[in-house]
Amino acid sequence: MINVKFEQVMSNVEEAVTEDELAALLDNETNITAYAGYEPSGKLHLGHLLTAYKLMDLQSVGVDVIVLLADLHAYLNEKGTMDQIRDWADHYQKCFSALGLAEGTRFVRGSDYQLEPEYTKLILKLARHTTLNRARRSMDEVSRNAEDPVVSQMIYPLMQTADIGYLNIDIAVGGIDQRKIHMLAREELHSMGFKSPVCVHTPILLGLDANKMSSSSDNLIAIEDSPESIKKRIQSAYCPPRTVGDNPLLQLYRYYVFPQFKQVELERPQQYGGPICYEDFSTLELDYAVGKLHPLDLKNGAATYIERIIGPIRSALRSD
RNA sequence: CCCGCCUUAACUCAGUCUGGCAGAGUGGUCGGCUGUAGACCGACAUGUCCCCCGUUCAAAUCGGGGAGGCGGGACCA
Repeated sequence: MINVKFEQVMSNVEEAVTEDELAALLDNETNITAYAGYEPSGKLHLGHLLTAYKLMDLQSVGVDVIVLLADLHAYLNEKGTMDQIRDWADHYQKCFSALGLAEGTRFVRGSDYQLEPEYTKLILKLARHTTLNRARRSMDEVSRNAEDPVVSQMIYPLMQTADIGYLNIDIAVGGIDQRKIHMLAREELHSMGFKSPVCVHTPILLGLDANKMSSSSDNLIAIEDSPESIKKRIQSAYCPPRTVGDNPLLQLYRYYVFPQFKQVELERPQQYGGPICYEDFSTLELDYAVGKLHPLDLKNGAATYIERIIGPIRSALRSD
């Protein structure tokens, strides 16, 4: 029984820190609160969806969820002016509502509480306890312009730590790029009398060109992309035959298609063997590894199923 | 506060001394080869030369002023 919950939360995650604490939490506690924070800047894309799915997994096992629209974090991390970020935050809230999070999801805007005196005091206290090197290293995977960091980017991890304490978070969800900040939070919050969060980290997926996913290199699928755009992007994605490592197409199946569909049917010309059906990712992966499944068939199927995932989100967004 | 260096295509940078069509590599787009992509081959496009003022027939280049970044020095009762 416990294992069912635990396995659900652990599915497709890179790591949980720690698994024992997570299991104990799910086993013994009620009124558990999990959160993920997002910098409102740039289009929402499949990468964001991965942590959103994890929040939904948590909701499905009875955990309360907070989505933090981290507007001040975005500002500190040089993502735009306050005005631009406010607009993005409005948009993000609509997008997340369209994703299908459970009723009762709490949306919180960072600026709603991060300017309160008590919060500020907590930041200063954290600043007093954190070395510059530690703060800087914690931002390595998170900040743009890694050389020439600004002081605001050193405040960022302190605020993220304070958020977890302030919002009384039990489970912090984020990509594995958040790891060092979360480890800082676990350490500092504990010594300041707050709960240390259990951290659940999702993988950071490759972009469609097998390089690091980034909106600037345009190698990702945004939730607002048109069906045509999705198809075109997937068509041009990197996909070496019989290769399962660092294959962005297989990632789409593993992290998006199979978690959402029990049965995956791939169309295929009769000439190459006709339609083929899979019920789990590992079977598909194996067929691909041995060359039983051609990259183009993989791509055509991915385009169909990714559109089936994104289509409803797109229309929910439009009807709003 | 003082001194030195840097700022040119999406990125990394040549070019500045000695003024004369705005350059290379990487990346990008298109095509060829593949039942996909990549690789490979071929073609194409890059632009506020950080900003302002001046000198000049002509300024990325010279002069003056400014902005941003980097490094050092000084200050430290």
